[in-house]
Amino acid sequence: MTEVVTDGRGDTRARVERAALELFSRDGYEQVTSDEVADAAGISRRTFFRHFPTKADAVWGDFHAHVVRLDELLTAGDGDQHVLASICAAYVQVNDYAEDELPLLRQRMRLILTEPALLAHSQTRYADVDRVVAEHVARRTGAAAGSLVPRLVAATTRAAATTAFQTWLADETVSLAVALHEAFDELAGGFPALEGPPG
Amino acid sequence: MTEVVTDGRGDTRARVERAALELFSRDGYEQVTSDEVADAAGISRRTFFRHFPTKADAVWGDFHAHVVRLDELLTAGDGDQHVLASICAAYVQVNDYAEDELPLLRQRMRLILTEPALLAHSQTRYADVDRVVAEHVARRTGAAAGSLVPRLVAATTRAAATTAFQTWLADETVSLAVALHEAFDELAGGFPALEGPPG
DNA sequence: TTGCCGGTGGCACCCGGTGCCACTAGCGTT
DNA sequence: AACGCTAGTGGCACCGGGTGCCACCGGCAA
Repeated sequence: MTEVVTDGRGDTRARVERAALELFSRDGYEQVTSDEVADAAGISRRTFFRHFPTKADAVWGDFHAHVVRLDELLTAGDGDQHVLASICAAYVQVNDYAEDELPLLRQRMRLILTEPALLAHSQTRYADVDRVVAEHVARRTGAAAGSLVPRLVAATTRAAATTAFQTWLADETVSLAVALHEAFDELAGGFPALEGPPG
Repeated sequence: MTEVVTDGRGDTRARVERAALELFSRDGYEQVTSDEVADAAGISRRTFFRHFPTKADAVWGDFHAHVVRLDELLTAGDGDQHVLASICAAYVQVNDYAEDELPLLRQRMRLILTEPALLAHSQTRYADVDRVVAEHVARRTGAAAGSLVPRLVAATTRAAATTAFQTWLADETVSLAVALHEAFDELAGGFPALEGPPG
C-alpha cells in the first residue's frame, strides 16, 4: 500500500523525512510512532532506523553539512572583522535559504523548538556547532578552545541564534537575517535595550 | 535482600538518588539500567518510576525548589541594580552551596554536562529557568516576556551560567561564584576579552 | 553461472516508561 | 476487635524506541 512503486529518483531518505515532518506537525511528535512514519514512507521500521539513528533525527535534514559549512565560513572569514561579527555573518550565511525553502524550514524549526523531546535532542546536534564556534574563537584569540571565553562565546551566540529563530517563527514579517542581526547586536553591545527604554 | 529493613528516617527518594549518582558516575549513565538503580536502592523498578518520572530525573535532586528560589530572588531583588547584575546575583545565591555539599554537586553536574543523554534532558529542566528569568526581564523592561530581549537575556545568561559550571568543573581552584561572575562580566561588557589581547 | 555486496525486511530482544491490580501498613472510627 | 480509608509498594503486561542477527533480493563483475 501507499504505492511504493513510485519514485526511485528521490532518495528514500528525503521521502522519509518529508513523511516524518508532515506527520509530526499534524499529530505531534510523541503521538506518531516510528512504525507510522516508516509506513507512510513505504519502508519498514527496521529500514527507517538505518537511515536515521533516532526518530528525532528524521527532522534534521542534512544538518552535518550545515555544521561543515559553518566551519568553512568561519575559517575562511575576514580576519579584521570583530569576532562576534564574523560569527553572526557565518550564521546568517548558513541560514540563507531560498524563498521556497522557507516553509520547510519553518516546519522543521517549529517542531524542534516546540516539541520538548526534539528540543532536548537538539542539544545533541548543537554540540557540534558549539565546538566549531569555540575553535574559531580560540584561533582568533589564542585562548584554549576549552577555556572560558571560547566556550562562552560559542554558547551565548548559539543561544542568540536560537532566540532569533524563535522570534522569526513567531513573526512572519521579520526575515531570519534581520532577526539574527538584532540578537547579535544586543549581545555584542552588552544589551543596550536593558538601559531603561523609558528614561 | 539488600537489607531494606534499614533506614526509615532518610527518604527513599534521597537513597535512590545517591545510588543513581554513584552508579552513573562509576559505570556511565547509559550502561546502568533503571532496574540496577532500583535494586541498589532496595526498591522495585516500578517504585523507582513513582519517585522519578524519568531515569534522568534521578540526578537532579530538588531542582524545582531551586527554580522557585531563583524566582523569589529575582522578584525580591534590588530594582536599582542592572538587570544582568540582578540575574548574576540570583544565580550566585542559588548556587551558594556549603563546602561539604560541593562533592555531590560536582558529581551531579559532571554527569549532567558530560553524559549526552543527560545534557539533552537538561534542556527540559532549564526551560523553567529560562521562563522565570525572561519574566523577570519582562517586568524590568516592560517588554513582553515572549519578545526578543527577555528571551535573549534568559537564554544567554543561562548559557553563561552553564559555561561557568563547565570551567568550575574543569578547574578545582576557582569557586563557582567567581566563575559565574567572570562569565557574566564578559557577557555584560560585550566580551571585552575579544578586543585583541595581543595588540 | 558464480560470487560478492548494498539495501532491505523480519524477528527477537533489551530497556525506559505506564496502566492496572493486588497487597500491606498505618491510623482513625465505631 | 473489626471496619474502612489511604499512601506506598510490588508485580505484571503492555507500548514504543532502538539494536543485533539473519535471510533475502537486486545489481554487477569475473
